[in-house]
Amino acid sequence: MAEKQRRKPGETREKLMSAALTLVGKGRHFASLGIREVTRQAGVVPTSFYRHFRNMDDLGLQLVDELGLVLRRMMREARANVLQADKLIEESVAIFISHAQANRSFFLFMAQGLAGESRAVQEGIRSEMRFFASELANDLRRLRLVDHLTDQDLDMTCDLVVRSVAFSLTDLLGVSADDDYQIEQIRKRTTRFLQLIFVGAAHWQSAS
Amino acid sequence: MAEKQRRKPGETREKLMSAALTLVGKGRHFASLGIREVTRQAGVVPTSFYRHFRNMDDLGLQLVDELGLVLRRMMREARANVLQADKLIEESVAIFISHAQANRSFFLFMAQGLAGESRAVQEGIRSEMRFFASELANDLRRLRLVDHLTDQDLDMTCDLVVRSVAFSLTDLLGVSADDDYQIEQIRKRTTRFLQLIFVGAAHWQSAS
DNA sequence: TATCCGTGTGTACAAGTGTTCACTAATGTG
DNA sequence: CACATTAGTGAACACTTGTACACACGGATA
Repeated sequence: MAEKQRRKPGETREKLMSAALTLVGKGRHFASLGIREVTRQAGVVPTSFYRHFRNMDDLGLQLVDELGLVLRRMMREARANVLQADKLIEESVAIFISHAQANRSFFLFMAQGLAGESRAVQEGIRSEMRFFASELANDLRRLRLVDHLTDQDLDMTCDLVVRSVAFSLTDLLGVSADDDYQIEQIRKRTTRFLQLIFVGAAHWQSAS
Repeated sequence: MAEKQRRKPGETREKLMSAALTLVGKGRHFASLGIREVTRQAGVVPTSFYRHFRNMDDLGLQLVDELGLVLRRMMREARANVLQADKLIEESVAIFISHAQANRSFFLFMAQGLAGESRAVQEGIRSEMRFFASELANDLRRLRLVDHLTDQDLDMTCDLVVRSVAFSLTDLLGVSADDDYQIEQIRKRTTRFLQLIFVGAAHWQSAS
């Protein structure tokens, strides 16, 4: 029988979270996962689950927190690598897509959670997106590319940008990870979406 | 005991479909619904389910078909009511929101299905959205409001419009149905999104 | 009128579910 | 070293689940 082996603190917790992500990555929907299923995938006895989470919603919430870290890493990389303003959109989209590929399950979870079952998870993801949009607005303000926009209009623009990219996520996660042609199409389309939005922003007069 | 009562043909089928929608409307995620749960809600014995559907995915697919009808009705109403071009966006958004409210569960199902568990349902909804976007493009062409755009660029614009509206759906379905203030906020925001997009389209030069 | 078929019903069963409980080994704290 | 706490284990529970089967009724068809 499997003797109790003491693991590093928090190791089982991580195993449970990444087990859930693994199942999501295999095409399951988070809302349909059960405690036993997750613990089985994690190679842990069902009762262990309760040592770390109150229920599946709780696990979902903690996944949202980790998702926040992933997004922040992505932002940091984008800020470091996007140097020339004229390629800003192309490069940002490319970075986004490569991160989405590298953390497929995470982003899958995010896309599912937007219309998910748990109100709390939904609100968490939405809040991450708002944060992302506001950071984007700050960056754009700093670059002084959009000086003619009021703060409010800039916020709106960034909101729309983030939404469009998030929607592209569902395209991206729908195609298999090695279908380079399709991925390239999605990359191009997303880029053009953003260009269109920024053309709109450039000619926007806030006398709404 | 409940004697077998002969119903109108197809009645049980409809009861099952609307039972699933009801559960979705109550906050459940479609992917987490079970056969027994749906039949219970429909007031029907579990075995009856198999007379009409092979499994839950099958039911989902048939819901997508009905969703198509709902969308078409919405389009028809929009075409009939949007007369003056200058209020086109406002009125369309208003019609969309009122339909989304009137068919809350249906649209909830749609929002869930976009990142759902069944690839077939996912593809079905995506296809409905493509159809919607292409119809929108046709209408705009007919109105001759966007003559300077190539067909391809117009398609892209409409695609972005439909996506933005679909994303607003998740906002809308997140607030309670009688929170008029929030709904009004969403209506305004969605309207401005579309205005921004069309400003972009108006100044778009296709030398991409 | 006799027959068939679609559709509804009840029973049954094996497998899976969430959760509780008592037990135990390793760890950190005094 | 003694001890409380944490984090693992297995057994057990009361339910729920999907699905199969045999059966019954009513309308269409012959």
